Order: sequence, then C-alpha cells, then structure tokens
Amino acid sequence: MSHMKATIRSVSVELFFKKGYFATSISDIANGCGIQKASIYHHYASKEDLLFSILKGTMDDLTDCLKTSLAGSDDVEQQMRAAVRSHVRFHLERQKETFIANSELRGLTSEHHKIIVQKRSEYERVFQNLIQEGGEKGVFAEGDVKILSYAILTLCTAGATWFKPDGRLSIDEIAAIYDGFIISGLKQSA
Amino acid sequence: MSHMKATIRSVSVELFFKKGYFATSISDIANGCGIQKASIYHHYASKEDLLFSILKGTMDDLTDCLKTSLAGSDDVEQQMRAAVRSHVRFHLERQKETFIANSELRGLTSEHHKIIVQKRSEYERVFQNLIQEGGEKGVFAEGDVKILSYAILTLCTAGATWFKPDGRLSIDEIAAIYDGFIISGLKQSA
DNA sequence: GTCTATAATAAGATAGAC
DNA sequence: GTCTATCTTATTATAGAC
Repeated sequence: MSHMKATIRSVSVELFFKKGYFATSISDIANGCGIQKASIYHHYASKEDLLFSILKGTMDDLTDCLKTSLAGSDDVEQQMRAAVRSHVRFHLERQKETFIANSELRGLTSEHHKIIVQKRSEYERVFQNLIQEGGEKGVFAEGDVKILSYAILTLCTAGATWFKPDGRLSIDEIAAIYDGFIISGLKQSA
Repeated sequence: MSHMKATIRSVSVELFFKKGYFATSISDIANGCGIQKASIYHHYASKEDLLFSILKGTMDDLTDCLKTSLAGSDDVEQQMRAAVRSHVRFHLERQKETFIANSELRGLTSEHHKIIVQKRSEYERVFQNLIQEGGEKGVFAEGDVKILSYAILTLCTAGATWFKPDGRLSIDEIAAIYDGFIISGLKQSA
C-alpha cells in the first residue's frame, strides 16, 4: 500500500468513526489528506470501495488475532478466557476500525455486505463452539449457545463505544474484568 | 399528535433503522407516507427535529419503564434483576427506536445531543447505584462500577441489534437468560 | 500521481397556490 | 394540510491537462 493510500485509509477511519460513513464526504477525506478530492479516485475506485477495504482488513486481522490466541491451549475454559481477552484487546486497540466494522455495514454493496457478514459468522462460530464444548464437558452451565455467544461478543465489542485510550483503566485491566464477568456468567446461571 | 405526524414518525423509525439516518432522505420518508416531501415540513421543522423527537420520546419512555419496574422492591438483587429485565424488554419490544437511539446520536445538533446524553447518563446512574449498593452490602462482588454498568447496559442493548421478533426465543426468555448471566457475573469475578 | 474543471444528480428546505 | 415549483448547496464521480 502506497503512502498516500495508507493516509487516505487512516484519515477515513478517523472521519468514519467521528462522523459516520454517510456523513463523511470524499471532500472531507481529501481535506484531511491535503489533496484534492479527485485524487482519491486514483487510489480507491469509490467511497464504498474505501469502506469495504477498511472492513475487510479489520475482519481479517481480528480473525488472525483470535486464532493466534487460541493456539496456546486446549483447555476449554482457558481457551474461552483467551478468546475473550483477544476480542477485547483487539476492539480497544483498534477501537475506531472495529467501531466502523460494527456500525457501517449498511454502507456496503450487497455483495460486499455478504462477504463481511460471512467473515463475522465464522468468527462467532469459534465462540459458539467453545460455549457448546464447555457445556458438554460440564465446565460451563447449560445455556442457549447463540444467545450467549452474542452476549459475550457484543459485550466486549461495546467497549469500543465508550473506551478512551487515556482513561482510568488500561486495556489489560478492562480485558481482565470482562474475562471474569463472562466466565462467572457462563459457569452458572443464577 | 395528529395522524399524519404519527405516520411520519413511524415511517422514519422504519427507515432510520433499516438504512440509517443520514442515508434516509426526506423524499424517502415522504414516499413511505404517500405524501410530497414539502408536506413533511408542516409537521416537523427539519429532518433533525424529527430525529430528536424520536430519540427524546424513546429515552423518556425508557426511563419511565425503569422507574416503574424498580418500585416493587427494595432488595438490591431483586432490583437489579428487575432493572435488567426492564432494560432488555424495552430494547426488544421497541427494537427499532432503541437501535436508533444508540446509533444515530451523531445526527443531532450539539444542544440536542447534550440533552439526550444527559438523559442517558441519568439512566445509567440507576444501574451504577445498584452495583455500588450491592457491592457495599456484599450481595455482589467488588468491582469497577462504571465498567460493570456499561457492560450490563450494552449487553442488553445489543440484543436490539440481532433480535428477531419471530425468532426462536421470546422476549421474556431472553430477558431471563440475561438476568441470570448478569447476576452470576456480578456475584463473583472468576 | 495530482491537479482543475465539470458533469450529473440529489439533498434539505422554502414560497406560495389551493 | 397538502400540493407544485424552485432555490441553494452538496454530493459522487469522471475527463483530461500536467
């Protein structure tokens, strides 16, 4: 990726996060890059292409991150803890991109939309399998696998909504709180 | 509220939910109502006025709902359970409005934005006070009150993202799952 | 690879007739 | 209370010079 292409991407992430995809114009982006709006089209075919490339890259990195974090163990509880922490960390470290990836899917063409939704489904399935396995092995209480997976994922994802990098708690501290909260919730339904 | 004013509101909720506020035009709304776009302005001063009135009404109803549900008990755990169920039920019953209320704040003028954010803060404070009180009384484990309150609220709120009214589980079943999950998470950090 | 210029279209909102 | 007509402005995107 060329220098200007990366700049356009990064400026777009800032603006899409702050104002939203539809409220951000190509002019806004060009302004932020210090170039003319026509120049954007040398690097990206369209505004939608720019959005898609951000979302696709983010989802791929997110999935890679999860796979790496699971490789270290084969114990269900430890894997769930690792998965939760990986998910939280990624969402807080790359707050703006993940926020966009969760809120701007409606800006995509239907083919691109399908691709991102599929990537997300595959990612979710990892968590669903862990909940299922934990339930069967008696490590977690029996429960509705899908609802619980959505609960866990959206819980951590939501962190990206309010997280402030210079705030009171570090990313690892927040990840630890979520980890404890979720494992307790999974182990027994009160 | 006149019949047409209510129709405009309801059509807008549908469209803002499906396409987003910025992606929805006054023409789209007028189309959905079977009137001309100029006629919208007889009922609402601007597109932003329409958004604000939806968000304000939704937040007020949400707060009323919570207050009613808390009146029945003065036991911390029971109150938290009631609060969680109230929150979940409202978000699933009025899925589209609450989704908009959580995703379209950027469409508001800064004065209107301030008003909605303040309403939300007051709402959150009820949950924070319950977590605090539960911690002091030893009903819940000690924990970070703010992080936990965000966790609980966004967890339930997120339900509005994926919930399908004709899906496998009823609203009360989902509320019960969340209730159990959250109380377990609050009682002990694993 | 970036520029100026412009096309083509759609937006939010208003004026004034009925 | 709704209409037609219109204003003003902004939008995405393209053409073609440099």
